[in-house]
Amino acid sequence: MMAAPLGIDEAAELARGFHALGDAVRLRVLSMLAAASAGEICVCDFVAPLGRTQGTVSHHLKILSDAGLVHGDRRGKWVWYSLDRERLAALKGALEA
Amino acid sequence: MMAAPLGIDEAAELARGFHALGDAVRLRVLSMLAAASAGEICVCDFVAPLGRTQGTVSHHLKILSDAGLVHGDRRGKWVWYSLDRERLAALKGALEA
DNA sequence: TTGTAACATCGACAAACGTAGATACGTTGA
DNA sequence: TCAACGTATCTACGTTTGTCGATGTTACAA
Repeated sequence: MMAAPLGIDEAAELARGFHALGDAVRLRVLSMLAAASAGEICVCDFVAPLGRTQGTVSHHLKILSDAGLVHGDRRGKWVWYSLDRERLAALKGALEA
Repeated sequence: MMAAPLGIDEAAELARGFHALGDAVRLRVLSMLAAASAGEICVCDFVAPLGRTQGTVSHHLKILSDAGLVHGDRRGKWVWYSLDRERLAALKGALEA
């Protein structure tokens, strides 16, 4: 981002991404996914570590999903979430000074 | 961040930084500073480009300052703000996948 | 079909946010 | 001393947010 002044729309788009990162619960979700050996985690396995109700966890996963940072894959009764590393790298690239 | 699951306090600290980035006006402030040839910009020169009142601009600058992303330097009647590139790099580093 | 488990969505509420306008503070110059 | 300017702070208000509890929804099994 930091090469030339951001336009209004450009800034709004980036802000959506960073806004999704601006919550401790969601950052922990992302870090859990990044560290997961299988590369994906079932919703039910987020609830206890995060100390939030299932509804709240689902809420945060939706925000991350809407921001393009994670993707959910339904397999049977379970939904497995994984990290979108490209989207994360894009936000990281926006912080180039 | 993305090597091991974040602890609660660690996540909260990072979230404060990203939260400051999660607003279009503040991202435009940072990009203006990053692109400024002098490396700093007077508060009065933010108001018109951002299309916000002086009070609102001051409010956003305080949020960025509290997050450690910018620093203000009073010289006479004017306050010049500059980017804290180290803090920005730290947040960028937290996005390492 | 019925029941159960996993997940998403809804309703409600207090807290935080972005904004404008008014006011207070600090500096400069007359 | 006083007036004007640049900036910060305060007040107020509508909107958004994070959270829980309850209710839907979907998939599987008996």
